[in-house]
Parts: sequence; structure tokens; C-alpha cells
Amino acid sequence: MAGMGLRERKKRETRQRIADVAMGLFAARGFDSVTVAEVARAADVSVNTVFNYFPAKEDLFLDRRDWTEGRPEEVARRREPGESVVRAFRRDVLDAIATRSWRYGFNEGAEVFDALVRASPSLLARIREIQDEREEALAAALDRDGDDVTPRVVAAQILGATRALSGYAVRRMAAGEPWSVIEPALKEQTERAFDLLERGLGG
Amino acid sequence: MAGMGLRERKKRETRQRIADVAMGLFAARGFDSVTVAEVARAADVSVNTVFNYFPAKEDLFLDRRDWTEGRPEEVARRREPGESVVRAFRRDVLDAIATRSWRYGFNEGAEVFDALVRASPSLLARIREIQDEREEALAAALDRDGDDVTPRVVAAQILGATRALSGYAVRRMAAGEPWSVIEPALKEQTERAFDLLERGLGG
DNA sequence: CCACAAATTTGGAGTCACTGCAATTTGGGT
DNA sequence: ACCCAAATTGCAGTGACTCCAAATTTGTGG
Repeated sequence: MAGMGLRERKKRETRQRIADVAMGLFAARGFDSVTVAEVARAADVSVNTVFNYFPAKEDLFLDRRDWTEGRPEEVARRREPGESVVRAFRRDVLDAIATRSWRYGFNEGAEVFDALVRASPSLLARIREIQDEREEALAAALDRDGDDVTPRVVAAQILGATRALSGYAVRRMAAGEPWSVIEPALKEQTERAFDLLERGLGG
Repeated sequence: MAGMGLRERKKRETRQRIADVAMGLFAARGFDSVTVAEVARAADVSVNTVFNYFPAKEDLFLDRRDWTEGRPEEVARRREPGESVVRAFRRDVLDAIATRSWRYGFNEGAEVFDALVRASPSLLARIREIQDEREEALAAALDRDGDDVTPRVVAAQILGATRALSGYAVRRMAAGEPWSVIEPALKEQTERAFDLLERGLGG
């Protein structure tokens, strides 16, 4: 009863094994051309067990549990006193670049992940859904009164900028450029993007 | 051979009948609980014929042909000399409000459409896909050089703002408020949103 | 250690979107 | 009337996902 018995451990192991086996197959042959039945067979469980742990095939690739880190509401909420939301995100993105963090897709190998996603309509759809949820959550965190477009516009602007930056980084990584070349340019682009947000596009 | 024979006409009629019948069923019972087989039966064609005209079930609801009007690249491209892109969109949105245009979801009955879409995961996914394509197209239209995040950031900002405004309008329509009340508020929100884009969120 | 209850896993049958193909029907031109 | 090509159809899959009832496994109290 120390927090987990045999049962809990086995469940976690099974779940992990399924996810690992699935990722292996997806990496080798692409998401769409691997069937859930194949994953089940390779993980030595029944198809029903796969769906018991993962509500949909896409969750085998984009596990909902991995999406908890770096949530935008937290970035906004945990900003330093007196710091604007935009500044908080600028700092966060720059920090993510410096540490090659996963949360904005700056990590090594992000191009591979991205290529895999882009090759699959259903994975693309899932990514968009996640982005939408994040935008909604950020807008809600920024909301003070309620009936106003401002928080939603701000949320869309900030996350739009981060998406553009992720895309920029991934594109250059996919082109084979080394990180040492990409990093300074990416920093510059980040400053430029957030300057646009802070100072405006002009009339 | 005056541009169309019996054949062409029949094709158009069949396509239209399928689309109309489908919309009727969707409006009555929701998108997900109507099967393609039912649509086919009600339109008096085979299931294969439905898929012959519409590549996917979602296209019965969101016909790709209807999405040609009001494309953002055109708004950007057709702006007046010396006018900034943001100003062009501000004008376009304000014009859409004045005319209750369909292109930003300001038309009468947009709440119904919206509720139908929001109730269906697959329709939501399709809407997001369309939005993504539009953003991509706008960014491409703004692109001068190539390797720079600016056009993508700008595209994301502008379309983010229009999405927020559409949502605002639809929410108030769904709350049962008359257009005469919504319109002035919506105009004000539009000015506010575009002011944010032009002048920035501040540091 | 044993039985009993609860949680997991499984098999099987079914639904639904969508595909590919071969056969059939239909319209247009001669 | 006759032939070609396009449109329509039926049929037989495939693959994700659901529902349900029967096993199997695990934790617990006696």
C-alpha cells in the first residue's frame, strides 16, 4: 500500500510498453500506415486493451499526458511582478531556445517529429486541436471581466508568434543546418516577433 | 453545346440535391448522428455517388466551393495604394459587419451554424484545417523575401483577431441579443482589436 | 491458504467512413 | 439505331472505434 501495488505497476508498464512499441512502428513506417491491430500485436495485448489505455490512435503518438508541461496559462500566471504577458512569453521562448526545450519544438530531432506529424492528416488535426485548447486556456487566464475580445486577441497573437517561431526553427533544422547556426538567427527572429507584438504592426 | 448539355445539368442537380438533403438532415439531427448512407438514401443515390461528388462527409456540410469567397490573400492583395495590410483588414471586417457578411460569420443564423459545428469533432477539425490554410495563404501573400517569421506572425495576428471577433459576434447572437444591440458593440470591439494590432500590446 | 469481490483483459459482433473494382446504365454524337 | 465515354451502382473489403459478456488476474478478509 506504499502508493502502488502490483496492479498499478503492471498497468503503468503495459501502458508504457504499448506507447513505446507504437512509437517505434510509427517512426519506422509513418503513422497512417500502421494499424492499431499491429500495435496491439507487437505489444502483445488485444486491440481492446490498446483502446482501454488510449482513447484514440492519435493518443499513441501525442500522449495527452505529455502536453501538461509548459502550458501557456502557467507562463502567464507565473510571470514576475510588473512584467507584461508579452514580456513573460518573450523570456520563456528565449529560455526555451537556450535550453533547446521541447515545449516550443526547439529540441533536437524536432524536425523528425514534425515531418511525421505533417505526413498524417489525423495527427495534424490533433495538433490543431491541442493548439486551440491552449489558446482557449491562455485567453481564459488573461480574462478579467469576461465580455471582451481583448484576451482572445492577445492569446491568439502570442501563440501565433510562438507557432511561427517553432515553424521557423523546424524548417531550418529540416534543411540540415546545425543548431549553432540556427540559434542566433532564431533569437533574432524571436526578438523581432515579440517586438511586433509589443510595438504593433503600425497603421 | 452551349456550355452545357443534359449531362452537365444533371450532374449539377444531383450534387446540389445531395448537398441540400444532407444539410436538411444535419440541421435536424446534428452532423455526427446522420450517416452517409442515410443521406444517400434520402437523396435517392448510392453511397458511392455521394463520395463521387464529395471527397469526405465533412464536405457535405462545409462545401469546399463555398470557401472561395473572401479569401484573406485577396483582401491583402486588393488593398488601396498606401494602405497597410492591417488597415485593409480593419476595413474589410467593418464592411462585413455593416453588410452582415457571411465571410466572418456575421450573417443571420451564424449561431446555428456555429452550434452545429461545435457539436461535431470532425467538423471542428475541418474548420481548423481551413483556418490553417487561410493563414498559410495570407502569409505567403505577405511574403517578400522568404526566410523570415514576420509574414507568418502578421498573418497569425490578423486572422487571430478576426477569429476572436467572429466568436464574439456568434456568442452574443447565441445569447439571443438582437443585431441592433450587437452591431455597435461589435464595431467597437473591432476597433479595439485592430488598435491592438497596429499599436501593439505594449511592453 | 482460500474464497470472494473488484479490476483488467479479452473475444466477438457490429457500426461507420471510405476505397477499389467490375458491371451496368445513361447521355451525346454519328 | 449504334457506339463511346461518363456516371452510377453493387459488392467486397479495410480500419478505427464501441458495446457487451465471458474469462483472467489481483487485492483482501477470514
